[in-house]
Amino acid sequence: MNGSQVPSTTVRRLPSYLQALLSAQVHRQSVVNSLQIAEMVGSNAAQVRKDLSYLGEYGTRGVGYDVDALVAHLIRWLGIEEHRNVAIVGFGRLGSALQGYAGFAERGFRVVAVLDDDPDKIGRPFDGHVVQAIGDVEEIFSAANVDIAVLAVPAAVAQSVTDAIVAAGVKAILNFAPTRVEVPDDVVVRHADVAAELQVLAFHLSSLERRAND
Amino acid sequence: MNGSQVPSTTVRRLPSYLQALLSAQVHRQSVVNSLQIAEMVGSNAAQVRKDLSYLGEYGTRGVGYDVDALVAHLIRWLGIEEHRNVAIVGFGRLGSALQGYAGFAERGFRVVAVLDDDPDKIGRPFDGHVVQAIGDVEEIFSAANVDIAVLAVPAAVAQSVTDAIVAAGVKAILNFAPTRVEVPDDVVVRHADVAAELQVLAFHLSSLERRAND
DNA sequence: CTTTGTGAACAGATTCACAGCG
DNA sequence: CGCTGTGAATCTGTTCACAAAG
Repeated sequence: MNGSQVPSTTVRRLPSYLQALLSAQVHRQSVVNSLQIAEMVGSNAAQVRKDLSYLGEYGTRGVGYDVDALVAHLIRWLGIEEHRNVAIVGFGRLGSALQGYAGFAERGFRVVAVLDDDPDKIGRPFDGHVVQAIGDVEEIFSAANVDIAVLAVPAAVAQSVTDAIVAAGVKAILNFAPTRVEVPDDVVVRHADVAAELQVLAFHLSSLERRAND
Repeated sequence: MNGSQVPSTTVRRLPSYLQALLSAQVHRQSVVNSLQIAEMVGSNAAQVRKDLSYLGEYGTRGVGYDVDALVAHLIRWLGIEEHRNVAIVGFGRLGSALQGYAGFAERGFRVVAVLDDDPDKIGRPFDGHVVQAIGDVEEIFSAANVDIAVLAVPAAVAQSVTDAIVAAGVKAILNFAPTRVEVPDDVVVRHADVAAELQVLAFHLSSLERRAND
């Protein structure tokens, strides 16, 4: 009774397949097989074929996958045929770094709004827009048609800001705050905690060290 | 034949347990049970107990887990009893945002070096240090005793910079570039691709939209 | 009586291996 | 023939349910 028939592990890999195919496109390759894709993303051929088969039958037996066609299919599945509108909530160091990241456009996203609650930051210009007040989130989000909110605020206010974002109707949130946020069932949240990633790496380092001290 | 006996899924959850316990500490709670931890991190009691049991028997039956003791154990397992030394490689927007992130210290990390290859950036001061040349990575890393490198450079140079980092002896890399980097078996890499996270969210949005159009 | 720690059952994801198709 | 697509086998992770411990 899984809502989607595509396993979540597969979904997490789709972006890397798209990246690999785009780079094949740049190299003027018109067809790739599952093994070539696998090598590009660091996986194996069976995994790639199984993953792609969840989306449909896009390959040709004996040949492989047409690069342009598969790119188009992946873009459709990821729902980025049209650019998705992203709002950055929190214009601190991280928020402003994300706002200025040039790579979003070519990955299917457009930053259409930046919000903060600091009066000193509100009104500050970026790319022909200005930073707006978090208090006005509802009007801002519906005017700008925001699909995804990127949460780059301090942990202490993450939940209350999330509540406001959710009330404004956003269904997808990327949370950079080092804390869990509670949302209704129909809202998807992904967590991007840099320090947690470093801690996972630190665990591996200390495993190595433990093994060395035998 | 798994090197470590702790499942990788468990390792990824350990940072959230630590965060939950630290917040319990702040609330002056001296004991927590598995259900309370589960609620704080958005999991379930059985999962929490199983995960913690991989590390040892740190609970008391009929009571729960001593918060201070478990915090200490988690910190040991994560290998952050002493701060880990982090180098930021690439002093663009993201690199400088990460360099200035105040939260690292309390999560067990210290930024001990920042590197870039742009002559305009080399020599620029930060926190009493200065940005150094990527070309000098070997000397810089051994002098500063770097444990983890955070890669915040453009995709085009990610592999060559990685090769230099690895040659300098680093065994753990957090890669923000939207491309895979190849490393020897004894080096751990984690990938933090913001646009890929957004694409996963976009997939969920388009699933919702597909379901709505039935 | 409560809550851990853990085998056993279950669910989900990966890999194998080959039938099916171009 | 070569490579995809996919059932079946395997492996990994999660959940259940209860004996063991305080």
